[in-house]
Amino acid sequence: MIRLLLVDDQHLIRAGLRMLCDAQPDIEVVGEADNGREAIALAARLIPDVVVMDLRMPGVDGITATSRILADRPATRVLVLTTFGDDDHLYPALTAGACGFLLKDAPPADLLDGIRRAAAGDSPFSQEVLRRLVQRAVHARAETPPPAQGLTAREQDVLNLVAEGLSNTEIADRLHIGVTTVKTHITSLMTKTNSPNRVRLALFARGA
Amino acid sequence: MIRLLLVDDQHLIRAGLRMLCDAQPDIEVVGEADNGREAIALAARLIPDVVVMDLRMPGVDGITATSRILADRPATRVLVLTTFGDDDHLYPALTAGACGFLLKDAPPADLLDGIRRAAAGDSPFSQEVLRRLVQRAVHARAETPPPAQGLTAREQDVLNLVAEGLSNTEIADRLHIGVTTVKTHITSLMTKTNSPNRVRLALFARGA
DNA sequence: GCGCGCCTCCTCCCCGGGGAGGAGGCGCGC
DNA sequence: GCGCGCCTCCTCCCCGGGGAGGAGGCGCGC
Repeated sequence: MIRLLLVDDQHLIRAGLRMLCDAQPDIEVVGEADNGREAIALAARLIPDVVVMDLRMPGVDGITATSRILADRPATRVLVLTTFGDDDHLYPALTAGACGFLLKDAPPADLLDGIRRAAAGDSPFSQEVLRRLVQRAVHARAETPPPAQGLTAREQDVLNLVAEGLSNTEIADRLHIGVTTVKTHITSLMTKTNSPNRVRLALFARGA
Repeated sequence: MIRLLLVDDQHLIRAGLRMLCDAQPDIEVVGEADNGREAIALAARLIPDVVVMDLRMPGVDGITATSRILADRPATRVLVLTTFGDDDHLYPALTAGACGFLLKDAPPADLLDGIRRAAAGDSPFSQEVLRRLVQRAVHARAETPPPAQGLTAREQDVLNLVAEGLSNTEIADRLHIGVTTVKTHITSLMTKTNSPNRVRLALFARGA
């Protein structure tokens, strides 16, 4: 049973969502809030599995409520449900820790699917939003730095991630190799590029 | 009925996928290919709705096959299914036009779900992959750097030297202060600029 | 078959980086 | 005189970064 907290300042929307969810055997709406302040308080008291969170609300908004709720209980799945899918809503929400982002014009079946996937640890996004996320990620990837020479392919991989400011552990995870292997590559990179420390290595990678 | 083309060089995997899909009332496997060249030919002849595409294959690889198939029929949904989820597989696949990206260690139910969602116009991604995509998109968005406000004069001095790649001892010598003092400033800088490590701090200083 | 480079991972070891939690001196505005 | 922010430096502590010196597996060219 998924314990759900609904947060939206429009009563009608809460009512619709509640009716929809109450008809599901695996979802239980444990509370409703019509602003961020109340959402924070209710989340602390009711400990829901999933919070369906509106963004634009009077007083404390959904972004603030999201980060506060997650600061308190990081395991909570906050699923944003909003009318506005533009970047200025999307990215603050993701930075605040929202696990997914759905638009209110989605069909009811998608909402329910999203709630279930959020509860299962997945990250549901509306198609339109996901497309933009992927586009931006691909675009950002394309901007990654020009190569240096004399480095092996793997060393170049590691170097790029050092240049992004990742730790050895993060690099290991990203490349699916061991931390010791990362260290080996970095030792080799530092001698090859004549860098006395990691920051210099990062600067080298960026052509600085 | 979803018309599906399976592309994978490992016979065993094709067999497993076929068995899985044949058991579904709404999916029909219309063909199989064990390399990219054959995939391109079969896609042109069979006009599948969805292509489940492996990446590493002898001869023509999955990336090339994906872009060729989509150049021919853009409406085709190419869903990558691979063992390797790292960036060097992911981004080329997305650039080539893949609509989704699943890892082979996913449970069978997720595979079927992914095929159905791909057919429906959605973009299925493995959680791990999606997390990275979102991270990178958020990170790219953050390129518009949050203002560096609130630094004291001395913190700014230290920050400039960190950005040049100096060690704490070198910074201390340069500014004629103790190493512990340098550490104090750096700790303060890292919290103020929200940097998890020294490289990120240096990048922050450089507006990267 | 052999050597070679690359990639992977290992142990042993140590220092520098960084967090937590202080304290004292100074100049400033009120 | 008092509070305050800044700069300075301290201890205690620990982990991550990085050096030294290995090893095995793999694919490649010869």
